[in-house]
Amino acid sequence: MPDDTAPKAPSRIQLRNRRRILDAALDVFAVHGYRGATLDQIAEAAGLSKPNILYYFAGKEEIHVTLLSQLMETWLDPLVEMDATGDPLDEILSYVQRKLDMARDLPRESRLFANEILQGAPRMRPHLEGELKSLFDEKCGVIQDWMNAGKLAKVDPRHLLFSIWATTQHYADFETQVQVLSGAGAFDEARLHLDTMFRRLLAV
Amino acid sequence: MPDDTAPKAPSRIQLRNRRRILDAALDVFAVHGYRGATLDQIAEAAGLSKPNILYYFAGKEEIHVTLLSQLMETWLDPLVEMDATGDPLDEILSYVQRKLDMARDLPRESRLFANEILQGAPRMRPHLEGELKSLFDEKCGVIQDWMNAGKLAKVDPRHLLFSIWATTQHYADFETQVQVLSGAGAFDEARLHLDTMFRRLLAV
DNA sequence: CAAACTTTTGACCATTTGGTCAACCCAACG
DNA sequence: CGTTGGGTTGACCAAATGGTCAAAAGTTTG
Repeated sequence: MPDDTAPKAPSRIQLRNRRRILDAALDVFAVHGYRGATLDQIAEAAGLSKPNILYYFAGKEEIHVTLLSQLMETWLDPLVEMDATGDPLDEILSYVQRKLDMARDLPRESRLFANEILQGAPRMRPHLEGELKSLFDEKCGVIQDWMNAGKLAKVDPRHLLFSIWATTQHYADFETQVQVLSGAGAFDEARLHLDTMFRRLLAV
Repeated sequence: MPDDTAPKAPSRIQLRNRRRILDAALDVFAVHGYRGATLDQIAEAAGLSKPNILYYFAGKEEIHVTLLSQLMETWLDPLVEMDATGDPLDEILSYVQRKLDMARDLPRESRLFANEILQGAPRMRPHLEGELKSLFDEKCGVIQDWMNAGKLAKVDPRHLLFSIWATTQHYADFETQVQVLSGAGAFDEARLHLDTMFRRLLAV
């Protein structure tokens, strides 16, 4: 006899359609932001009727919130992986590469995040002040320890992380501009450039 | 007898109200993007009625386009000032400082620009491909020459500029996040950090 | 001051938007 | 094969939105 207190497991159709909707919504929200996106656009992109969308999600806001929650995990993951017991310079430089990979492979997620922050994080602020802040403080401590131990050149760890986020996410969020100015292949060039930059900044 | 072919000079009221409208619109577009902004919000923020807004501008799009055109000049200005005959490292580092000043003093403009690029630059692409691209190519040439002359360490000039834009504009576009993680005073810390970073990257 | 203008607005309009609902479809199962 | 329950939708609604217009309110000027 299966669990009878929890809501029954979602069917295959539920799973497929919820995924479709979230995927379509990611496309739309990433480009137009929350207010600029419409349920009709999402429905069209998902290949479902608008009432059908509302059958799976209670409303526009719930779709957005669901996307943001899922995003938070993905977003923090590369930083979580940074290992206090590893080689400091390696750890930082491979963190940079992981972030750049994310910008290349998940540009929509990057833009969704950028939109939310640009708007003042109306729906994400609790996540920022909670999970992100504590992870941030923890890793800043690790980096500071590395610097105090003479394993890395000294800089402000907080602004080091800001610089890593800024430079990597730039290739997703400002892809249009990068494309216009620099054509394709920017990601491979960025890989080298960012490695050089943070190596020169941090090498002892 | 003054010029009678040109449209007559705008009155004092014209000037004042157009400025009010553009200022209000900048507030709204910077936060919500083009689609997410409404004429009612703009009218309210400007302290004018909606029909009155439409008396000064033909429509929502014209307000947006006007803002973007004005922005382009401001935006390019710090880079224009970079002087091929000056001291290379000084020129780059003071360019970084000017960009950071802009992020601090004109955050709304930075966010307006970010929104436009995030959306794929639907209204600004010609400006990017024209004015920005040619200025970008010119200055990349200057920087490359400096490097060839051994005045700066070698890096890809294009990605150097991307990194400068990314790191400075980050403090305007992601201000909410920076605030949450790092409190006030981030700009002064950023000043030092970015100077250190680009100095270590470029010093010979 | 009165004519001639610029500026402002209340009322209105068509379309879009987020959301509802009753009816309908359809596969699974007794 | 008929019932049952999850899944789907056309028709609809109220509010919001971009925009219009004629008339009113100010302002300038002969």
